[in-house]
Amino acid sequence: MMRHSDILTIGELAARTGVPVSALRYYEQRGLIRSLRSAGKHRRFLRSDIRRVSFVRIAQSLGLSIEDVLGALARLPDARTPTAADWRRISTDIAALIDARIAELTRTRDRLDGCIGCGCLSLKHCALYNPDDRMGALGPGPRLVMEV
Amino acid sequence: MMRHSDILTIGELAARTGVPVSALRYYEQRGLIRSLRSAGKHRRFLRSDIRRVSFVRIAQSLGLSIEDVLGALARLPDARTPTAADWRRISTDIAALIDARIAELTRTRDRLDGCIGCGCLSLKHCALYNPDDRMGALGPGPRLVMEV
DNA sequence: GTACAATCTCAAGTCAGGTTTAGATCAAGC
DNA sequence: GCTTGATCTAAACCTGACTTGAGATTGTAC
Repeated sequence: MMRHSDILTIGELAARTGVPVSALRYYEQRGLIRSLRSAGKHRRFLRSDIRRVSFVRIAQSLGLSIEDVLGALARLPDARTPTAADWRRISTDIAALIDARIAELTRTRDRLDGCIGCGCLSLKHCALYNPDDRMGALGPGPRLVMEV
Repeated sequence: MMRHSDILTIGELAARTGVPVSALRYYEQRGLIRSLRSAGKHRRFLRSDIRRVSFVRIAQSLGLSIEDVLGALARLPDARTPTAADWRRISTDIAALIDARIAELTRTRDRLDGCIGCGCLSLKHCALYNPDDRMGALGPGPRLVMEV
């Protein structure tokens, strides 16, 4: 094919990111990415979308919902192609999120030692369950709100 | 009501665990818990099921699927009511799992600093995506297998 | 100019982990 | 004995993040 390398077909974007074509179309529908259209209505992406899609996947792998990712991406400039500095800025948010999750897991681990470990395991008495402590609110799918 | 306190109705078990009645029925159907039946076919649970349900919820909050939890519970004795020591034994597995997740997150965090942080963000070049590294395979719902 | 792959749209299906609804039955207090 | 609330079963529905399928169109290589 050999197209101008700043413009990608959806298949090329899929190949570059490892994300299925069907998922990319879904992402566009959800507003995570945008596309230009060719004369024949085929999608055309910018090379910078590779980075954008990568970001989406990384954020998702950390448990963010598409809604969450939309929020994060909203902080990117709208008018121009994001620079490395732009990405660095929102990546910092993600890093903070990871830190928070590590802290939560560490607390859980400590309580597991002290509470389940001793055999007292009970939702009511054990501090492991606690409304404020939504650590495990498991991403998508089922509603997993602990309301003990 | 005041029933013999070793035997619980489904509503009582729900009250003691904070888990909805509908979820408890679903758990039974999936094999996570078992019930005796009253003359009129109403479910009767043992007090030890409180602990069992608590364990299920805690494990889920850590991202285990029901299938995973079934695997963990399989290590409990079948014939007798599990003792504190039994629970301690399988709780140790969970603790190991938490440790593994913390380690994964820590690695991700480090790579985020070095890779996204520098602006090179790309699925292909960035070590953040890596088939062996299924850290974010997000529990249930969508299939979130990274196959880059 | 034709074949064949890639793409298009839109609707429907999938999977996990439940919830909701309907209509019937059971249990407890008075 | 009756009423009221709890429970029963079975089946349908829900959300999130996609995938699959059908049928039509486009784009590219030869």
